[in-house]
Amino acid sequence: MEEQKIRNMEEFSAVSGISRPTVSKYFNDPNSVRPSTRDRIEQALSRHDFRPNLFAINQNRKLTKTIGIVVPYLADPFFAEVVRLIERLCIDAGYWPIVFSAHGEVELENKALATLESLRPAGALIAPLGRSSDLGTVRKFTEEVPTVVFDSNVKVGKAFVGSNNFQSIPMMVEYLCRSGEPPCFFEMPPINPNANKRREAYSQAMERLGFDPMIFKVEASGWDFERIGQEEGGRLIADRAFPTNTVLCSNDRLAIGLLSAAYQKGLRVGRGEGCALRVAGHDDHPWSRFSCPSLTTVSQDYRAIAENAVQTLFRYIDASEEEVDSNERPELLFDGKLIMRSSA
Amino acid sequence: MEEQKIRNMEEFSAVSGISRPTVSKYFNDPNSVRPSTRDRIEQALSRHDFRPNLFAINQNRKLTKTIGIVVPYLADPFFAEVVRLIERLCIDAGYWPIVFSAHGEVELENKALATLESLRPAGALIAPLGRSSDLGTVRKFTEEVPTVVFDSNVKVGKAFVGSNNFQSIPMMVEYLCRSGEPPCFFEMPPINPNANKRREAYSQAMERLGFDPMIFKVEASGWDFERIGQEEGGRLIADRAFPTNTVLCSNDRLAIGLLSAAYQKGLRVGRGEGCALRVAGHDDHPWSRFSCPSLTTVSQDYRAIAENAVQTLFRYIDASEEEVDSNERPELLFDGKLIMRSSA
DNA sequence: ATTGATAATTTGCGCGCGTAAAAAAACCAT
DNA sequence: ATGGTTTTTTTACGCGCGCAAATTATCAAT
Repeated sequence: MEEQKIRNMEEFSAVSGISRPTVSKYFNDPNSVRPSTRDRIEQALSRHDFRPNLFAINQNRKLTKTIGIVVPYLADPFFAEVVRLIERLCIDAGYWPIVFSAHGEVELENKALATLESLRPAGALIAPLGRSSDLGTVRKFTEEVPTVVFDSNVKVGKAFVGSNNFQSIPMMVEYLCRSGEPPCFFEMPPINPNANKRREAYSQAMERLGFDPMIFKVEASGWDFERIGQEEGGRLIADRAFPTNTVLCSNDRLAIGLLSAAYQKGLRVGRGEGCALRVAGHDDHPWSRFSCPSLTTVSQDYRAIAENAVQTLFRYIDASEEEVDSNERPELLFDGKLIMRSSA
Repeated sequence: MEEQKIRNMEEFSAVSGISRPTVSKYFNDPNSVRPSTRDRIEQALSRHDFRPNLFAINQNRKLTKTIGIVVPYLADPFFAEVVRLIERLCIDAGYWPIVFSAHGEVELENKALATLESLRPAGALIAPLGRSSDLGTVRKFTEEVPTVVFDSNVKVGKAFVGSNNFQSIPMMVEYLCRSGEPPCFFEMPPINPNANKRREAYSQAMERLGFDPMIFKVEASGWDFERIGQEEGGRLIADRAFPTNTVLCSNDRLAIGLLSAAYQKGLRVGRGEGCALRVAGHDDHPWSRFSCPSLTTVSQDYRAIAENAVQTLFRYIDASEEEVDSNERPELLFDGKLIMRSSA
């Protein structure tokens, strides 16, 4: 480092002795210039340390390298983890991922989409809030920017990537039925399409096995599922409302709350003798293996979802000029795996 | 909505009948134009729905409205929550927060800082990785953009906002000592300055109370603290390594792992009779109230940290033109509260 | 040395907006 | 109507870069 600051590419091209357009080319792809000039640029770079202004880059590029990621609630470990994977994949592909969280609120989701749209991104990966989403706004967004929807299958965008609830839930129901009493289903008001599908899948699976579905839907709202699971689950336990000793929860966070409630009530959870309750979840959240007892659940294939969402989006971005066979909207569903732990 | 798309402010000013500079003024502050013209603009807006290009805005503004937020690991519930609060505060103040996670890796932290710098943000709120941070890079960043450091007190930037480990840890140690056996301290290799301070604070507090510090540092690395707590804590339990029945963990995530290990080993945790172990944490992570047993811990004042970090930054941004009394670097430390739950 | 292909340079325009200065218009109070 | 003030319009430039076309330099292979 020496001398004064480099303010723009013009000044940098001066000190490096390479013309500005060539420097520009280098920053877009270092391998697109001859090795000798690349060396000269990188030498100058090591002495002066300059980076092109991202705003100027993205304003002028025909197709931006920005990828928008919108999730309903980033503090949810599922989304935190998926976003982590998606970000990494985008970066490795030379894109610039930029994350928005709706924090569970429609207005913020709309605002995020608006902000994102004004960035003219190459594409977007969005997990809509779901039921509370402003569908018109979301649809209009997807008409402007190539979008792959994940997790919450709101019927917009080019494609959907998510997990196959109609495979995972029956798998769990069958396991629970053959290893003990048939499960009740514990849920809160459906916050997105997944919740609805899981309830449906549960009912179908139960009926197929000759049992009556037993659904316990508690009233609640918000994204603090653990609290809901604990408070409402605790109430159901106190009321001895569950007709069997087995509870399948709509998702892991609810299940973790229920485990907490059971523990506080002195109910032993697990599948061994002396256990009063079996609890199962769905998603295999990062914390589920550390609950007490560790949670038997169905894993969503985080990596598969992230990779396929990103790859699908890239395919649409690359193909956007040529074919536009946009009438079909593929849905990629990934099977879950039964994660046998101690709670059921 | 009608007619064709509005592509830029020029076209919008045409359909609204207001000159472009005035429209520009409106978007910077709707109240800076006469109510009548504001009405005309907003009418046109309701018919045509146009938003200025964010890249162009930020390229031209003297001082950007961008605020960079950099955290070491967004999937950590502590950071997820603090970021949520910070984002909201920035938005409400008319700024545009943009979040980066280092995902626990130095290269990504450096990259995030570089990317952020090329956005020429008005300011930044960063929680450095800590020990593994590339200090030179971080310092150089803070010399270019007004930065408030939070959580991890790396000695750079305009100010630091965090929690007062030398208040919170002694408070917990004293509580544990007067309510039962003196605590051992369970930690992993210090990932940031907090970890060091907590160990020190523990030692001092123990000595002050006339006990010998008993520190158990396990070898591990990475950000999956729960796993570390479970595996290494389980080993310590199996080896009967803890000389007392009380363990103070360096943070909640480690504690949750230890709780999990204790549960699996059949050790009853809590302060009642029949309990073989007491476990306490630090931070009051969002999930700590749902562990089994619920975790006794020290709360970090999330809201105070977020609010003060943001306010401090805004103060520096506003004052950056006038005074530059930059020689002092205030450290705002917030006291923790003892959160009495069931584990200790 | 000559050729042909590849890469680099020069030149110049454009992106969409902020912003400044000067002129014109609209408003307000007398 | 008058003058003074505030707001808007006009005009024009600049930000930092992408990108394209034409020209020139470089390099490997004959």
